[in-house]
Amino acid sequence: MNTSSKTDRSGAADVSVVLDLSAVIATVSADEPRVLLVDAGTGDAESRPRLPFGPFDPEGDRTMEEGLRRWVTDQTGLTLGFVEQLYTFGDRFRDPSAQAGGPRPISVGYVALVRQASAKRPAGSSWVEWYRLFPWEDWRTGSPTMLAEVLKPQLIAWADGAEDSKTKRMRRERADVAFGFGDLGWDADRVLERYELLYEAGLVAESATDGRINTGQDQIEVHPLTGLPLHQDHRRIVATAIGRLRGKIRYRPVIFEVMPSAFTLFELQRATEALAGTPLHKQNFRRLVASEGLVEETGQVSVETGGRPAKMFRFRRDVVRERPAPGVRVPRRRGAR
Amino acid sequence: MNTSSKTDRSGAADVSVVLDLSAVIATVSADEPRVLLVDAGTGDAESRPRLPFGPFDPEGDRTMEEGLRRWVTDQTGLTLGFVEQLYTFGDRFRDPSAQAGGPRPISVGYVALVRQASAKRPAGSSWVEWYRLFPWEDWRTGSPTMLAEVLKPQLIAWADGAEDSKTKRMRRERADVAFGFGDLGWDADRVLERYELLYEAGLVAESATDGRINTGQDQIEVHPLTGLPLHQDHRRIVATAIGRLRGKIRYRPVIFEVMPSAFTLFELQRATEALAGTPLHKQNFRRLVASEGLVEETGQVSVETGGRPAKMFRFRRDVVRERPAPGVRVPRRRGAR
DNA sequence: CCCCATATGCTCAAAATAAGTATAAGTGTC
DNA sequence: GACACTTATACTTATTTTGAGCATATGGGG
Repeated sequence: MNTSSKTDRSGAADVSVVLDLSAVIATVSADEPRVLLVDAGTGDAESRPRLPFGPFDPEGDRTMEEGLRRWVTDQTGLTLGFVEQLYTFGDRFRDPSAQAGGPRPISVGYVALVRQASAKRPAGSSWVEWYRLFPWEDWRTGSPTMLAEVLKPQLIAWADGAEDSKTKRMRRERADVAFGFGDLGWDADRVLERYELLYEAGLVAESATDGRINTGQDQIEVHPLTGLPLHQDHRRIVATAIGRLRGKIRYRPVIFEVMPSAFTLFELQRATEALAGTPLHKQNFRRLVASEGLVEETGQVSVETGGRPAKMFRFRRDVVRERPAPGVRVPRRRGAR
Repeated sequence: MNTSSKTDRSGAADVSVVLDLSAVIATVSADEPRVLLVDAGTGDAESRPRLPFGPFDPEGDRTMEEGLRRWVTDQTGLTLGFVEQLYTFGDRFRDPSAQAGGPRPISVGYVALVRQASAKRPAGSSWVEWYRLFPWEDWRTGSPTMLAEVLKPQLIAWADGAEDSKTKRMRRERADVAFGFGDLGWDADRVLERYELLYEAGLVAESATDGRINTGQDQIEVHPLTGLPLHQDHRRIVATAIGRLRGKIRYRPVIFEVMPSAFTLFELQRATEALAGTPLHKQNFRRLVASEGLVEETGQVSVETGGRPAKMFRFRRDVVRERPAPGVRVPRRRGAR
């Protein structure tokens, strides 16, 4: 057991590690969930869009979150609302085409939400609809066709392409669980699990060296529909963020972090559906949101609905003192079972 | 927006940061949840027990989790089952008595579970019941008396000791939410929130410089019942781990990571209660565990019960392919509301 | 055989959920 | 101004899930 004191704690770590703070800054605008990406543009392997990041200043920043807020404000002018540490990404070869050598890059990933209104576009970056990165995650209009037509057959091929039958079985089971092919339906929260499986199966561009990947048997062509690739492992970081947010909206009122101060219940529903990637039952949604005390009427109405004017609501802050897990009720699963 | 390439990503970070991997290794034995601590002994400020940690080797370790497993096995001989990254702790002055200077210590914290049987005691370390660190977290036999008698009055005093009324209100609300003083009951998952509040209020030894802390008004004496202090911010890391585990057992079958391969339902219940810190309704527990397909009978019985012999069960691995969120049903709240 | 302890099976009311039907209140068309 | 159309909102109903308790089973010890 290591009982060494602080003075000899430094191992190889202190000279060969580079630490930065990466941010998945998300919002919902025009009913679409979006993340802020830098240099989203051409999309060829050399200049893929990437997450914004900033240095961590061990001298200046009292906490890492403080450091993050500092450089985000400096660089983008955005005011972050909800901020939460996601995960620390430190796998070697985070860029699979990179070679060894040089200091090991470590990113402490954060997820942050900003309000639609404040979601201006900082120079050199853009708000990208996150379902362009993960087309299979958008179930708002039903099961995505590309899932059944592209992903599922390729995943099955990958599983069956395993050498021994044990690996085969394990791959099948993982695919079943992650994508809900078996008895169980689609679990919206398992975003990372699905992305990692696709990565392993060589179905997303990041895992391919040159658009193709050797799966042990055949070369599978990376299908162009498998979403926008990002720099290094950044798409993986976004997947982690989406999964976290989808879980979080259920028991914390984070959805209001992307809403304007007043909104209609249908707007709230749209935003929730955008994050959750799943359609919601309108009447039940409003009943629950109201009966749980998440919102209160402002007294005004919106006539921009096209039909009967909708009452405007605001977030009712007091709910956090009344409800154990104040969040919007979105069912965990849809589909089979 | 920072668009710099990898080569100039290194900021001030690469020379003045020390990265290590800390582990909250937990188990349940004799119906008590425990964490592995190094040098648990005298308990005076200079030699407080601490979490085991190890270096991260940027040259050798492909992933941080791999690095963690490596040194844990090397140092302790334990075989880790469930391992999950917790949080990366990088606040300055993680040791409040420390001064500035030297490289900034950053710990990537992990939580791991080991099986009771394998929970031998590595030299120089011991399995400490985690409720000795957090006496207020153990509600298995009802609301802890020290909560009402010690913590609550001191927290209220701290809140009311704030200068302006806004701070006062905010402190009261935070205490209400974290400890469930108001309408809402005790939310077992908010372990970290509670610890941080106690820390801010100067009620745990780590936040005191010399056993007393200046709260802006009076000096509040740190009560000896407020739990075993650990080295630096390690108790905070354990609090994070407990909160995470309590949440996790609800939707992932991690509880089985601490169980032997065969067990009675009551043993399973005891282990669940140990982690969750809350008593469970026996009949309902077994009904749910069985009807969700989490376990299956082994065919054997245990006569060590003292009464009617209990059937032995084993974890039914297939449940992960059948159930959306396979975990033990423990209610989120207890008490008021 | 009776008592005690624990295990296990079953009932029942209350609460939460899911999915619908019905009605209200605007806009635009003719 | 009647009518179609749109969206908002209220209410109903069946089903499932929970929470809590009662009853019975099955061992050991006197």
